[in-house]
Amino acid sequence: MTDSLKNLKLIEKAAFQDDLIEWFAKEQRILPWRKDQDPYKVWVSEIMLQQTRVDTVIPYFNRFIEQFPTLEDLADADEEKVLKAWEGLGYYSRVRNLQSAVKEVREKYGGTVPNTKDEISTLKGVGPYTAGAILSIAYGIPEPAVDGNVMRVISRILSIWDDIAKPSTRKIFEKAIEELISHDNPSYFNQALMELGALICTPTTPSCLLCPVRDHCHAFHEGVEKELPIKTKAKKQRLIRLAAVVIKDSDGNTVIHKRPSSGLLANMWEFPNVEISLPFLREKSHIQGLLLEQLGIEVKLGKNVGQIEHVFSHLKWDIQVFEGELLTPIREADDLKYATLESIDAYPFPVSHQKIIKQYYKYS
DNA sequence: AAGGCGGGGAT
DNA sequence: ATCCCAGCCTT
Repeated sequence: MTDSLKNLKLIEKAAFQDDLIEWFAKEQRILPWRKDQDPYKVWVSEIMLQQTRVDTVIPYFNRFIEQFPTLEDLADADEEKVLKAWEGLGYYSRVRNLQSAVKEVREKYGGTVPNTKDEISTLKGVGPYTAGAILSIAYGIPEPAVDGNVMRVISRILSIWDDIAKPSTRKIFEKAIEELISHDNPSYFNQALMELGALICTPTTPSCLLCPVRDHCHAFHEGVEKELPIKTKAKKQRLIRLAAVVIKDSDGNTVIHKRPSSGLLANMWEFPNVEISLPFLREKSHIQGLLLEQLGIEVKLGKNVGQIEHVFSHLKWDIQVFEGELLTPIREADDLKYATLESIDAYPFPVSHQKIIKQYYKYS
């Protein structure tokens, strides 16, 4: 760890801070969450930005703040509406944790987002990065906010060759930032590092000739900027085979199912479906049996009307889609409802099942 | 420490 | 196809 930071004391700290912050002041993008420093809005933006690009987040952020302008509005909102506002963003536990945390802030802190590392870190979904981001951006407190951008930028500046895929490595970068961060403007300092990572110090082909801190960068001077950061690769997805059914009865209704409250796509809605554990067990009679056993739906499967492939970070779905006719009315419940292909719009659906809707409309 | 947890854009 | 993204939680 000490050896990883052997170049830290060689940095001209004041000049590095000035060059970085001056660049950010001039070149920063105009983004909706930069209009003010409302801790609630900073918080929402930071949660949305986890593992998600700026361009993807912008329209979601605008709609979300329009729908839930204050912390109290979000605390009071119906979870289904909140999930719907997040639909398509992914990692849905982010927003379920956010709403839970917002309720806690209202009850325990009188609606004021806490401004200490210890307190804010106890909130659901607020980890080391998000805690540092909110504290520095909303409250001007000099805390490190180490994300993927910062690890890439700092690994190059300081020529750090530790594997950034290892959880323990983050502490090395936090230590570096604690030493380097500007106490005059910690907000701009942290944002500048991330903005630099997004615009200049990019993963494969960094634009070093445009970089405001090139003169401070050890990797650039050693000509190794493209070799950093070191990151071991992820493993590939495992394949899950599913059969889904779009039920149509004589009244034009279909049937939708709400997923369990934990695990993958928690509390999201979907077309009834079952996993076909063995690839050869694709007979309609077998699938009908599984639908009855697992969901209590007695259905006669018709034509295979489509096939969906959907890739997650850790698995891949292959969904065979069938038309189906309901043999017995469903037992309506909190997790099983009738819907028309139009009223489905009101329910939060994962993208994989939105694809089914699209394909089905094209087919029919 | 390792794996679960979404989805889209860049290369 | 592969990587990466303003990561966190559970085990």
